[in-house]
Amino acid sequence: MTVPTTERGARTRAALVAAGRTVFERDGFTDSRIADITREAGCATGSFYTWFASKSELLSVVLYEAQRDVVVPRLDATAADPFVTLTEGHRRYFENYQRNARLMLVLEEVAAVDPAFRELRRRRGEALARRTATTIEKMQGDGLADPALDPYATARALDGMVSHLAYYAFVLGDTFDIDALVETTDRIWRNALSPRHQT
Amino acid sequence: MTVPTTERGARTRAALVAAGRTVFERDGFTDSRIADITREAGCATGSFYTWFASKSELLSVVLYEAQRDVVVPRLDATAADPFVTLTEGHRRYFENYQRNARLMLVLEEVAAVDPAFRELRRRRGEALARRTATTIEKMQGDGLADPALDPYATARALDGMVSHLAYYAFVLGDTFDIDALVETTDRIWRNALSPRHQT
Amino acid sequence: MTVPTTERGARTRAALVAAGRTVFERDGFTDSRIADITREAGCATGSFYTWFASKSELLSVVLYEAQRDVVVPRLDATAADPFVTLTEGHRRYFENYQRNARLMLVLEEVAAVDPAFRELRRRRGEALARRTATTIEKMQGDGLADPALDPYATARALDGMVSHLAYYAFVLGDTFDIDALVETTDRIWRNALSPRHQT
Amino acid sequence: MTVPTTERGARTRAALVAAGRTVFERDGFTDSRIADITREAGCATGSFYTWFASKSELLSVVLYEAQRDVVVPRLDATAADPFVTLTEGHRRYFENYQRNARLMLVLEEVAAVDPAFRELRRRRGEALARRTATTIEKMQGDGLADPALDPYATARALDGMVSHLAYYAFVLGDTFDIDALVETTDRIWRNALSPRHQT
DNA sequence: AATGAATGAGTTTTCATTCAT
DNA sequence: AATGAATGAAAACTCATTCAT
Repeated sequence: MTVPTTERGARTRAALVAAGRTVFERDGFTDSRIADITREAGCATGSFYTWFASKSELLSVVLYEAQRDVVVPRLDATAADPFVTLTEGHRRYFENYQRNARLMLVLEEVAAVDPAFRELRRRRGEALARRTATTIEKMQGDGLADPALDPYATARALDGMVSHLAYYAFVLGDTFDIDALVETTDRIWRNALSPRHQT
Repeated sequence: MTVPTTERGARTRAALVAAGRTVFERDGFTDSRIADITREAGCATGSFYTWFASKSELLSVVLYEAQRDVVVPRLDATAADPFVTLTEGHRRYFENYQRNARLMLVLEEVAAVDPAFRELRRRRGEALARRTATTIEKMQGDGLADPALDPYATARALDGMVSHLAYYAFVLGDTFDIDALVETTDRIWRNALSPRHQT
Repeated sequence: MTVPTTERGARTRAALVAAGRTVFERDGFTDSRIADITREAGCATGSFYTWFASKSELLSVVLYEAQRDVVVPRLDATAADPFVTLTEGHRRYFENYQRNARLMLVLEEVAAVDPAFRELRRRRGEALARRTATTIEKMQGDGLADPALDPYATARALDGMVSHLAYYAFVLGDTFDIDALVETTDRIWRNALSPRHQT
Repeated sequence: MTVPTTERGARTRAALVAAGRTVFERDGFTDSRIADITREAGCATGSFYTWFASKSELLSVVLYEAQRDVVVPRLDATAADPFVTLTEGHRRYFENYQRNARLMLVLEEVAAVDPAFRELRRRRGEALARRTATTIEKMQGDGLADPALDPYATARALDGMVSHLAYYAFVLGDTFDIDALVETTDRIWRNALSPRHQT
């Protein structure tokens, strides 16, 4: 992961990152070749190693760049209705997932193959859930959420539900549209979290 | 996927399937070698091809055999409490997932790489969700489920939540135990499905 | 090249020879598999080696059987017109070649690969030419053939011309029909052999 | 069939072509190994595939280079004696065939195995015959050739005779020398083509 | 005799990475 | 920095032949 000094170097490196994304999306990680990437980038095979130590390293960079603009949905415990921001968040999440669907598949692939990527994913999931859990706790304190729920486990479950829906919809090609996804997600979050009167 | 005629053939084939599972679990799909499998099975490399056309084909068989004893959780719309069978179903599902965790990772891997496996997964998910959806509809008719929910989308979401939890817990190694998983899942399903008084 | 004792053995062996011809014609020698032949013959792989020591050996038998009904054209030095029998001989030769065209290609193949087959072919060609040469000599003695011709070399040349025409016509798929082939061959033999007045 | 950019690449590629010829001549096509060729060329196995996609492709190049200096015998319809150039042409043809005899055998081999090479051969034969046919026609017009002959078929037959003789002589190892071959060929062409007084 | 499975040496081909220029 | 060729260790797969039943 060498950092370019010259203008020319920066250009080559950028071309390789862009080409990497293109090729990874088209062929997946395992089935992509360094030679394909350099051809796509319009440079010589050898030049790849001027900037990256391996295919994995390039993938890391590609994924990192792609995830910079990912918005994670969040509850807003301070709002009158804590769910309003969530709805919008989910919509953005689904839209983003759709845009990056092929890349998500690649992520799935390397997560399955490489423990390091797996650990990364676990950490990300954990961090996200922890934040949601905190909000749930606060909502429980305010009587806005079912006190019987384990905040962290619930957060995990609800987060997972969303990413799973996105995977089925945009990677596996299930047909339902984003509006329907958002609506369902929204309602289930509300139902699941809201305090029950019966039970 | 040739079928053995003789006793001896059956033995060799079975040894290869068992060895396949062992090796796939240990090394993953991409990183496993036919030679490792035959060594594990105690036969010659060539014998592999007597029974299977490729590594993929062996994996199909291994996965098929592993999934034969998978129990899928189901709601029971006819019971007084439709959720009781579900709780037990989820427990069994998690236990099973834990037992087959490494194999599930392999499944994830090939689903990411091979469109055929992906399609298989989509179909399985769809079939499962369709069944759950039918039950939800019935429950809605009986006033036992929130009529505002789209039955199919909800089924998808809840199913997905469960498998996602299992993945994080047993593949990525999140720490919480099965009891906690079952409890959380159970409560979220109840909350999500039950008709709301407010709203 | 074991000889069958039992009725059953004879049947299997015959089936293998027939299957061999079919498969060799379809796939050529190098690209044919013992397994294909036994499948075609409806017997087990192992049974092949009960009757033949190798694929080459089977081919020898197949070729031998096919060449049993080959008629070689010959001049008749005792006839008023020595060429009349020749015309008919050439016709039969071409007809036969056409029937066995695929097999001739296989013969070409093994002759190119295997010195033993090459030697066989050389011998056959030599024997045939020698016979023709004898007739030419007699014709020269009777003033019916150009005395300037080297009988053996001429025989070789004319024989070769015929087989070459057959190869181009029926193996390579040149379009001209047998009548035309016979006519041309006939006329060239006559012209080539007949004594010249000028020269 | 990649084209080298650098001097070094050109050297390696040329070495492979030379080595290919050596090995093909020694072992034939089917019985030659890529590894033998690269060893002979003094480079690594992988380097073969930098320049050629397959063994077939290398053979094409080898044959193409070998055929560049092949001289085809031709009649000269404008000369007083149309056969004088032919005699010299045949001599050169035989000499050349003798020099390339092993390669001709390889050509025979691939023509027998590979339809693409067969088609190539057919085309070449056709083109050559067509040219000879044109000359024969002209000779017929000038009263120099037997008008009863079908020019194209005759051309085919006479050409075939020559190549067949060469094959028997230099590939199968028939003993007669080039002088004898030329003389016989020459005389037969003359006899065959010249207008007959009787008939 | 027939069967059908087992064997394993032998080859092609791929491709990440290195290297000389 | 870039280039483009060289490298050679894999790995999959084939198939004639052998062998136990």
